[in-house]
Amino acid sequence: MPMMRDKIMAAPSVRRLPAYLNIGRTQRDAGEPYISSTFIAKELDMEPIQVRKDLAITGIFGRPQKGYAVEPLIAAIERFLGWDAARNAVLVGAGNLGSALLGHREFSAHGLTRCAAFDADRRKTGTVVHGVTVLDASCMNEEIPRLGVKLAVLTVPTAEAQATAAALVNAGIEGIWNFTGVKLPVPETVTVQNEDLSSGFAMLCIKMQNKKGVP
Amino acid sequence: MPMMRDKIMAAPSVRRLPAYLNIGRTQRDAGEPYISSTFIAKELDMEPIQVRKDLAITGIFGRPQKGYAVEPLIAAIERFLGWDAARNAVLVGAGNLGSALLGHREFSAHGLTRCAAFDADRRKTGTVVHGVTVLDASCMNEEIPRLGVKLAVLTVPTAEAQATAAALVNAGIEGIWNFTGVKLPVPETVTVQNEDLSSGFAMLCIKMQNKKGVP
DNA sequence: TAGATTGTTAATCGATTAACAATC
DNA sequence: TAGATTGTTAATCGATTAACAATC
Repeated sequence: MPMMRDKIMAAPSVRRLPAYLNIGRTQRDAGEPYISSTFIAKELDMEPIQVRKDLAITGIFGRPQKGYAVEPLIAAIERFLGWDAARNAVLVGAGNLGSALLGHREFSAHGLTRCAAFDADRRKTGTVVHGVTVLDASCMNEEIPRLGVKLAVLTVPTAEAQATAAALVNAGIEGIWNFTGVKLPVPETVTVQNEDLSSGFAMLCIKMQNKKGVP
Repeated sequence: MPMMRDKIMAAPSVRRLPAYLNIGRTQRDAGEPYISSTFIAKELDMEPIQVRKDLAITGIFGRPQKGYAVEPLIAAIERFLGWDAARNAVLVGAGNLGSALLGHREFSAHGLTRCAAFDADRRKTGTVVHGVTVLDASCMNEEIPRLGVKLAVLTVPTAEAQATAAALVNAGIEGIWNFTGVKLPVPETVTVQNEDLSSGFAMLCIKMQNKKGVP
């Protein structure tokens, strides 16, 4: 009889799913009907067992000898992450990083649609960045509920981070993808994902040092 | 007698150091001479013991009752990460994300100076993005050795990632900060740090789902 | 001094890896 | 069928947390 799997969600596994999704899509575009954990592992320099463990949390089952059917694999990951339905997000802080994220194509592939952008700088408001009009930050409280958006990408300068987050919560935002490097004081009902680019750079620096030390 | 500490470098610890550095700098600017693990932990929603363990890898020693002297703390982290000396980097792929990273101020604070940018698109070459001139990608092999740059930030489209990486290695690049989401086939002597923004977005989605499930 | 905070050693926790029967 | 690949259970590994003596 088939086993019922009720996997616990491990954060590292969740973080690896997008990579599997990308490979799955590539295989689909190549016309491959199946994809094995061995193949995915090789692509990503991992162990097959880890790929299988990770994929298990999505609820998908593979087939011995063949691997995973590509279409169901893609569907399972997308569904598990909630990427099967487009979701709207506003971008707050249309600076360098902000405008880049507005135009980043990969996010559209993950069901993330940016429907508005806000900035406090009057020189920016009214301009159109990557097809999205930049509105004045003071309109957030009015526009966000009107648009029904629940997700915000926060890329304002450090000094404005906390106040902006408070304003977002006030406007009904339920999830904040935080690129500011500042801890946001939000109620428990609001989800915050902190993204810290410098931590990756720190890793790169350390790895390069280690490589030099042991030639 | 003082103990000699020869700490093993744990990746999660390294990734957290930049956050401690930021807090340290803020404290310095506020004129505080000391900073305790308790304080840092509170700022970041962590346990003090973890902060102390992390800081230990930099070789710094704190003082009972007082904590860590702020200046030495900053110096120790910067030195450990190699952020005490400015290091040049080239940016390859002056698209959305690329140009954003060119202008991202935080990186300058971490000793990362972008000295050149390359792009294959003739409409971009010759333009100046955030003070950096965009050169034609075909000049990489000539310009990179001339500049003596060892570090590259890779933000080209997926399809060009592998070929560009090969060209970078050929030009003498030793470290690649890879934002393409594509596994780069580089020799062992070259360090690659893969940066995957979608993994953070995946985490945000899952955390929001979980919150809805348990209201 | 008393008390807050440190660094170390030990215990716990969680993620990764290994082993292997089940499967098509 | 034989063999490649799966999912599960168990073992290992590494990171986090706890306990506590040492310190200023």
